Amino acid sequence: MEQERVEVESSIGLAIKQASVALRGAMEAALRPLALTVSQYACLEQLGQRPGISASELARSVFVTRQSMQTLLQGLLDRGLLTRPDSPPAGRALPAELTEAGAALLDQASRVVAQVERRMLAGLPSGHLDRLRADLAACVAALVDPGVPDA
Amino acid sequence: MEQERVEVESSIGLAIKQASVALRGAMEAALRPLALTVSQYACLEQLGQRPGISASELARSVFVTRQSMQTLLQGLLDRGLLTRPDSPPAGRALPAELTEAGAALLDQASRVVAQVERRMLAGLPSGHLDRLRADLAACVAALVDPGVPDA
DNA sequence: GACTGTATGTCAGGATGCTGACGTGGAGCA
DNA sequence: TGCTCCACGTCAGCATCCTGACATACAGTC
Repeated sequence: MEQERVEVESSIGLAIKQASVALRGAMEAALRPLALTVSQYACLEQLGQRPGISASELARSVFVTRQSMQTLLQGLLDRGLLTRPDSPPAGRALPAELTEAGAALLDQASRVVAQVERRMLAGLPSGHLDRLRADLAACVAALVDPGVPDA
Repeated sequence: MEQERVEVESSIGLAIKQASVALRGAMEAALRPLALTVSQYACLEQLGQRPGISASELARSVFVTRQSMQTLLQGLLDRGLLTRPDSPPAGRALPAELTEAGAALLDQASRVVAQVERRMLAGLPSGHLDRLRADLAACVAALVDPGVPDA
């Protein structure tokens, strides 16, 4: 069987990367006034929706290693945006929760990010939203099929 | 006007990020036997299609800074995959070109990457391919609208 | 009770990519 | 000619995230 090479013009992979880079850039710019990186925002968002989860669990949600998450959490901790108990209530996991300040900042950040998303989707016919999400999900499912390491 | 917050379950941004991470991971794994990173492959692919372009131009094509591209090119240069003149033929740009070895490796890499793309698209109805690309392109266009810095 | 497996937090080191700044070469214009 | 503006290559410093390794705590089995 003859194997085809990549055609740059029609590569879906390139299109995904472009979208990802553009989105990340737009989010960084939007979050800069709040002194938050995209990773930090993602962290707060997850923490807002699933209070009390461990750093490792958080890391998996945000697609970074738990080592990176420790550094990330420390920064948010120093700013008083979240709290962690000094000693683990059970096992080794230290459940993190947003402080009042953290929840307030998350609220601002979430609105800013939602605005970016709306701007991105403005160029898209409204009906295409669900199908785009479905198509992307199908791609992810096909890729992670053989199982994800350390997740 | 009441501004909405992000809903994690329905966020297109998250879907794009997931797809991007999954794709990058799959490509890294596929390219590892060839001792190429995703960035290096992207660099070779561009160079194969546009021989003689400068490092700065290459950097823009691959979404990295020209500083990073210099490091990247040096690695490929040391492996004899491409050539650059010692002195600029005009202006300051040093046009890069693939060597025979570079072209051969690119050929292998391109097939491997195409295979990953096919695997990704296997879970997608065939007709959805073009519309997915179109939708992503529309998103990118809407985001980069105010102009891209240093590009 | 002892052992194994899994999950978490943590430390050390390195790879990668970025921002900022500088010098140089060419194009455009008065 | 002299000046300005821009693009390219390059150096230095820094941030981020990674891999690898280790100790600890719980659940399961025997």
